[in-house]
Amino acid sequence: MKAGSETLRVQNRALVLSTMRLLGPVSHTEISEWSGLSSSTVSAITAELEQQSIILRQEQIPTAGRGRPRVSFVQNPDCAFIATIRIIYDSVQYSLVDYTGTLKDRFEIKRDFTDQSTESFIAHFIEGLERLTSRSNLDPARIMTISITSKGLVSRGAPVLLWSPVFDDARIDFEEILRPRWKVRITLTNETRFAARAVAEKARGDKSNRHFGDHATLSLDHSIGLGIAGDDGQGRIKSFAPPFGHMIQNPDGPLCRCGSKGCIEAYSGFYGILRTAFEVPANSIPAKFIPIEEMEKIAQSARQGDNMTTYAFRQAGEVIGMGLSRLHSFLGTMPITITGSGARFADLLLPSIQSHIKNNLQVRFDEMPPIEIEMDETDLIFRGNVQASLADLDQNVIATRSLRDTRNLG
Amino acid sequence: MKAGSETLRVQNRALVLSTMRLLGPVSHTEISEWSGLSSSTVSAITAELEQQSIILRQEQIPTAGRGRPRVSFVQNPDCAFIATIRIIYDSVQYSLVDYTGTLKDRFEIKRDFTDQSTESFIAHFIEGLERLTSRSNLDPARIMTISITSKGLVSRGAPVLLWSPVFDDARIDFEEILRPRWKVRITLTNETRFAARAVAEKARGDKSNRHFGDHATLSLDHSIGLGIAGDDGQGRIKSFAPPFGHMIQNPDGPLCRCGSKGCIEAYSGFYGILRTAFEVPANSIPAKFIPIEEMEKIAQSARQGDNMTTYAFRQAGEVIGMGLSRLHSFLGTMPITITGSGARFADLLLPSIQSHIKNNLQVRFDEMPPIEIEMDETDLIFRGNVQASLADLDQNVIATRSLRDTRNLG
DNA sequence: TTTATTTTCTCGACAGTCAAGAAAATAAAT
DNA sequence: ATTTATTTTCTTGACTGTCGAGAAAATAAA
Repeated sequence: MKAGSETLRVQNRALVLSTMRLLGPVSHTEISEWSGLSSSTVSAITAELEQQSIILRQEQIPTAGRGRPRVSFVQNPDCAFIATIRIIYDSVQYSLVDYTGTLKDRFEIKRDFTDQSTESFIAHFIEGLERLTSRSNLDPARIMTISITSKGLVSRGAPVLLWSPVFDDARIDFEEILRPRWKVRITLTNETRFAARAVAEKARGDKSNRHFGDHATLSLDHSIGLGIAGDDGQGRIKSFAPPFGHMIQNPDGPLCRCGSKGCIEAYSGFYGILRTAFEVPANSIPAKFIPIEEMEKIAQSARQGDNMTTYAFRQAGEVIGMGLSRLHSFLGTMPITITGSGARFADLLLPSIQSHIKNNLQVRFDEMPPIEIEMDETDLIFRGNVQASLADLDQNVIATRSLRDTRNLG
Repeated sequence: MKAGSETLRVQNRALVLSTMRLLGPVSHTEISEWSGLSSSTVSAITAELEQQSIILRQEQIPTAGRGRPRVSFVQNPDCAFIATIRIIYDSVQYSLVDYTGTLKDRFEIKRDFTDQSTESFIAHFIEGLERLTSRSNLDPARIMTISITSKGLVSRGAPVLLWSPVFDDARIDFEEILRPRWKVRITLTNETRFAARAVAEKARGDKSNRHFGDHATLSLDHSIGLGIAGDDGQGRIKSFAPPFGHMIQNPDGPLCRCGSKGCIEAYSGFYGILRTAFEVPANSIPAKFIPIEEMEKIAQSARQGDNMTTYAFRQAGEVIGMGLSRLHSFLGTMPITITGSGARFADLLLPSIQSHIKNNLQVRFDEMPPIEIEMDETDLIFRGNVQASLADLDQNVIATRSLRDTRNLG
């Protein structure tokens, strides 16, 4: 709010850092051109960042033309590390990433289904995190962010999992669990939010789109997720993930895993589609897990023109379509990307999805938003997580670091 | 994005101006305390603002205690004027407001129903605006903003009315209409958005709430409007108005004025309620206008226990409740204020509205948001408009004005 | 070896904020 | 009536950070 010279310094440092993230190895001149900062300011900032071992200078192969060759700057990989953890239904994936965004290590621990208690999960979780540093022989103090993703409803502000399809009713406070051992930033984020972020980052595309609108990313799976991401008007990317799958389509509808009736998920999640296809009563307890092969079989049958399975997919698409139509009403028309393991059934869902979007008043005055399919959800989530965590680190930790701070450290 | 000393200056000037808006007549010291700027900075800025005739100094009655008495600053009323115009179904209201926010003049021109063409409306509109300055003997050049409000769907970025219940299908571009004569800022805003802004501004309440969450304001009338406003994290208030009334509740539902079927408005707008109460077929053409007395009669009958009218109001409430439940899913739990001429029927609507909100997954993890009634919608809209227009003027015109600019002017 | 070209770095000017203390204006005390 | 205490406003010099201009560096072409 109030602006002083400190604000100025931090903001321009952050600008240089974000330029480097965007353009990759980048010279003095390129930073100046892209950011609009004068050459002298860039000099001052890069010199300081270099002295703080945040960036490294690379003499570059004198590629083309005459004149003094450019020297390019890159992030110092050892400057910081982040741990990204993805909690899935049957396993937890741990990844270690350095400051350049390079994956250094990754492993996956299968969930122990013989002991489904939350305590057991927590113990395994702490152990897994420990293993991530010990395997790489890395001082735990060098990890600056632990970024956890999960499906489900996440608290705002604090890393607390309020409700997830994985742990039924258990509320998990990761701050509480990890704080004793880890004095770092701990974040918990809905995984589809990160997928959306990665999609938006890609939409920035040719690296010259300073402003681009919101993008929605829909994850189809056993449950339904939605993430929305776009530029925040200041060069950063903002994102969020509403509990789309549990918006109520019809209060008298089929039973959902969350306990409510008629959620979007209860129609359009795998278990919802299966229930309709097999004409199981709508108030029967939802299946915990459905192998993708089972869904493929139903899809096969629908593609061959079977009535009931076709109806199941059409209904799923209609409910999603109405949900997306409401999204467009609330937040404006925006492109949609469909991902998740259910994306392979897009051919069966799209017609009914599109027809509902097309009817929307807002859409009628804009134009029909494009719908794209992105099969590799895992990759989207990981990339989104890394991008978001590094951007956060750059803006809120590295950029604010003063020269005096580093002197005192050394 | 890039920050220089100019950015610094503008931002701190804007901070001083917004502090004055918030606290009213305010002394040097108070500005410094509230804004966090040092005394010397405040001196420099107020001196400049004073020299530019943007603010005036008022010697104050030595009220309490000893010590040098405070001198307080106020906005110079003559510094700028804004015209606010509200387009209603049967009339247009013109108001002239000075830089302090004081209403200087107001009149209303009834709509000519014998000639319903858009051309006729435009001609009357230009004439009315002309009259606003001539009546006050004010040089038109001193008006800096023309802020128009209407119901309906408004274009983002440009002052274009895309669709409104008032002009059926006519698209009106106010920029195009007014630009030849008026070289000023022209804005067109959904009126409920301004109502929401006024509600949020009030929520800032005791003037020390730097951060306050979003607030939703629901306008019940012949049509249904929704506005959302909250702080943007930087001391400013952001707001928007989704086309809530035309979100589709049920694609096979009753006919709406917008041409679609099953919009929220088609159930819960006055004509929707009336249609249900009188068991008129759901696909009959909606009434253009319903006198409030007619609605009072139906409400009376419902309050006395009549079946069909009770059902009409309950259904209206349920559809609104489901819509608000979706709002809470998309944008988080937030307090709701109900206004508009239909607010007087809140007793009949609230039970079913609340029951749907209560069921929402998001709400279950937060807490039931308070619902308040605010009868005077006209006042909300006017205040919201003035606050928004003046804030915009302060931030984007006055704060950016340099000393050199004013010298060149004089 | 010189010249042209491109990039990086350096220096002085400039704008804006801030801390500290001077100046101003009043009430209370003597 | 004069002095003292108190509070507020204004002024001055130091500091931080950005910018423009031009110097210095490093290379290809002449």
